[in-house]
Amino acid sequence: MASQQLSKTYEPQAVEARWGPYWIDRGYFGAPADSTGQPYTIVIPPPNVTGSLHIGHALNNTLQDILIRWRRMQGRNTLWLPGTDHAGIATQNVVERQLLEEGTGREELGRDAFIERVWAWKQHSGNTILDQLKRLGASCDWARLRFTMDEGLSQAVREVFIRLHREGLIYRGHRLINWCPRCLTALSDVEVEHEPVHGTMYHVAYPLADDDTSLVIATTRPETLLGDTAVAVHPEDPRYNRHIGKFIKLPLTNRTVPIVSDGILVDREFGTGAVKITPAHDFNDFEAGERHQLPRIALLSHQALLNPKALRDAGVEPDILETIANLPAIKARPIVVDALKHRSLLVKTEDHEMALGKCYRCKTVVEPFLSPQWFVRIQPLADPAIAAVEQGHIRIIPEEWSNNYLGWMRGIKDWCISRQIWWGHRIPAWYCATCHPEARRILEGGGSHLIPTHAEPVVAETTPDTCPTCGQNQFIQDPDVLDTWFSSALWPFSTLGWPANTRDLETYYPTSTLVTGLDILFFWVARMIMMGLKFTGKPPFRDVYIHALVRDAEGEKMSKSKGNVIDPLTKMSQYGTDALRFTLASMASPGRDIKLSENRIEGYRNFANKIWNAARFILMHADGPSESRPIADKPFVDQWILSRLNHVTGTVTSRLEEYRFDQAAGQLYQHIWHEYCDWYLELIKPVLQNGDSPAARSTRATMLQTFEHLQRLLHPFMPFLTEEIWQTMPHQGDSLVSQPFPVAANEWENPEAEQTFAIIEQIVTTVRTGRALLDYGPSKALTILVTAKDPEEVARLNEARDHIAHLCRGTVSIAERDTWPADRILHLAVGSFTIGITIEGEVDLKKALTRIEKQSQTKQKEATRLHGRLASPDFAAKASPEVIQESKDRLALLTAELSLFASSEQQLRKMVS
RNA sequence: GGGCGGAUAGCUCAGUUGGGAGAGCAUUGCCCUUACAAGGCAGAGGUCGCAGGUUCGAGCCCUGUUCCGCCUACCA
Repeated sequence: MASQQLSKTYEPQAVEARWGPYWIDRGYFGAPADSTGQPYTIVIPPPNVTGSLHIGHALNNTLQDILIRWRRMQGRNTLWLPGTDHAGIATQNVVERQLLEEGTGREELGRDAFIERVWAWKQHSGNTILDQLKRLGASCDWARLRFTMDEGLSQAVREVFIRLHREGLIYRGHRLINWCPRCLTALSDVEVEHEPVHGTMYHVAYPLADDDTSLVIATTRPETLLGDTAVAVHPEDPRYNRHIGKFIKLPLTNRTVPIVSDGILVDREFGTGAVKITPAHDFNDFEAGERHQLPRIALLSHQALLNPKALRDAGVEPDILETIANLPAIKARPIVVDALKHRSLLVKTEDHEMALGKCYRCKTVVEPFLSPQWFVRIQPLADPAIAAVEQGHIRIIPEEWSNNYLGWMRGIKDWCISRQIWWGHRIPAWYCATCHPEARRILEGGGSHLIPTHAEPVVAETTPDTCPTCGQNQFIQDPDVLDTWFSSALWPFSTLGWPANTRDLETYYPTSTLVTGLDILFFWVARMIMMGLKFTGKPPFRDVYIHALVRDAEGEKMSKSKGNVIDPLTKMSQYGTDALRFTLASMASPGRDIKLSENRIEGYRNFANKIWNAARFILMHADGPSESRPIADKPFVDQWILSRLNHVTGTVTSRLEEYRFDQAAGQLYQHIWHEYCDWYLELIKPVLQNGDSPAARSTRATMLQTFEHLQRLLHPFMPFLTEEIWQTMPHQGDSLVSQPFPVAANEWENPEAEQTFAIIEQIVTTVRTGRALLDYGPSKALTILVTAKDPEEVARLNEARDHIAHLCRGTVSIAERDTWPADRILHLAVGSFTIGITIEGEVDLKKALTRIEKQSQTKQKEATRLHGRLASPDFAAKASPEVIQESKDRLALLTAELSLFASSEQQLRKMVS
């Protein structure tokens, strides 16, 4: 029947093109609103709208899809909610690059036009990654697609902002923050990537104001000394503490600055033990400055250029000032160093390893920058989030990452949430133009972005009508937008309709599992937990499954600049989506990075093809009459495969429950290829040829039943292939997507059948080995003689006999040893059996002899070891009885085999000579 | 600086309470056996990073050490 339609090899492209749209168009992925099943929810980690599917996405979404398809088939009320993230800085950068190519820029366009332009870009290009996810087979409820800047989600953002502000958990502060001089915005601590660099440590002599000696300080940024407002020494440092309270003459300036005592900042062991304090350009110094009430001198502009006005205010000598004004700090450094050298103030320089902070979006070196920003007071939010994990309300899997999370949360600092960019959620704060002239200047287009913190805004959902202070009605909205991760933090509930108390929220929240990479544990996961607990009173998810980072075959992080990116879409076209999915699932071992190698994908492509051909075989033989009957009445092969299937079903299910995708996939691979195809399908071939026999009718039914069962088990991993096969099978029912996931049927368990199979397997393998070592071609006639003493064994052998004969291509005869021919026979050991293989015609016996000798030696070694162990009194006294018995049994077996080898060797020698 | 992870076959990796070292790919020999040569069958290949320790017994537990990777951090 259908067999003619199936091509000889699996052709994934056509299959994927067929079923991808089919599933979506017929609504198979939609969350069933009226389902009574227990809900199972996953919210997708929203990819950036600017994104294109990379291998990390492929892994992340494959794992989510496996979970979702599996739970859906289990009958759970399943929702996988998809969406994208507006990705403030990243997206703005993309559009700005476009504008640059067009010879314009965002400033020229103006804010409103620019934002319009970004929306247009999103409309046009923002769906790329969604289409790619669909190609991957992601079974999201696409009708519920969300975007972090949707009206609903934006309302959630405003609501959260206002409530946090009302509670004093959001505040403005004039602080040192991380500033990207290229993106021209503040960054949060986690948005700074630290990179080790080879720097230089400069030892600079600072002359004391009241005598001729000097204090030597060590610094890696000598140019910032122009902004020093103190020098610190340790209070208990005998070298320096007599200077505390005195002043030094700051080199290259006309200023004197005090020497202060600071036990926190100063590490006596490091550098010279004397530290310059530059509160406006270093986080430690900022804090030290607060402790000592020091002035802050900010030398740099927002583009990190030395500001002439600031330099003048800092008292920098005019000739120096002139040479460094408007230079980037890094360019000014050699000039400053040179000047110091000329005045013999540079004591020495030495190499110094240090970490440099870079912008995670554009890799520009970030500057500590003094500016007014919005912050979230994080401690009150972090405490419950720590407790939720500590008390097990949220499980982090693998558990080892919990410490990572807890450690970070315990040392967490306030979160800078304002960004000086345009694309994002505008901060819902309004400044009265009358009360705050700075705001008016912005309104009129002449002011800086940064409104000083003493200006008190009105925080509200919409523009206020009148100013509570002066009663005027002209307002300017805060120009900043929120950190992208602020809206992402609300994702699990904002996507379900919060702050409205929707039915979705009630049904699907808290979500079940969050699947994500370690790289956004702090960016995203931690913040979702904090916000979820704060605003819904519940943890946003039960389990957090953290998967590995995908690296290239050399273990390097993939990046465009390195050119080592493995493009999942290319691999999907090359090998099929299912092959890629299966590879990723197989390699998803916990706590380990994935080094993706192409030959693994190829191997699983072959696996898909194997299954495909098994399907062809089965369809080819599914024509005849079939008949289902009680298990007890089924032929042995049926009983055996059902027993194995029961086992693998249970294992796959429990491995999935433990998020062991690798082991679940491995079980399926092993079972389908080696047990099902290599043994079961081979075993039933002769049965099926006997077309209309009762055994054939039963086996035909079992064959179809088990194969369908396997398609259902495998479907979450390889949805396209299994659907294609499913649709070709002769059965009722629509898409495999909505079929029930198999449940282990323990009545299938059958130790008897498994034991009989073990006999078949052992004897067949041994005979084949015998053939191979005699170079005795597979089609040459062969008689296999087997002895068995135990009546139970004889019974089993009789049951196994035809199968053995078929798989060995020989005749099997059960006979006592003394009835065997004396000559031209190879003796082999198989567990408790002895078999003999008759040899006809000319064969290379020497080769066989060598092989047997070698095997004999290996066994002898093991026997000696076991013997020694059993002879040890300590072992007898201390090992458990089971272990002792095991060793004894093993040794007995080895001894029997060895004696057989000996007799085989003897026989062969006789024949050779 | 702190924390974590890794080192097992040529390559990529499993190895679940300590008790006969595994898989996939690659490789060797034989086989076009009527589902599959992207296949079948049978092999070869490892002193489990190094050094100690605990134990009757260690890939697994402990200590130290080397190399690699990641996270984190204010050492100027």
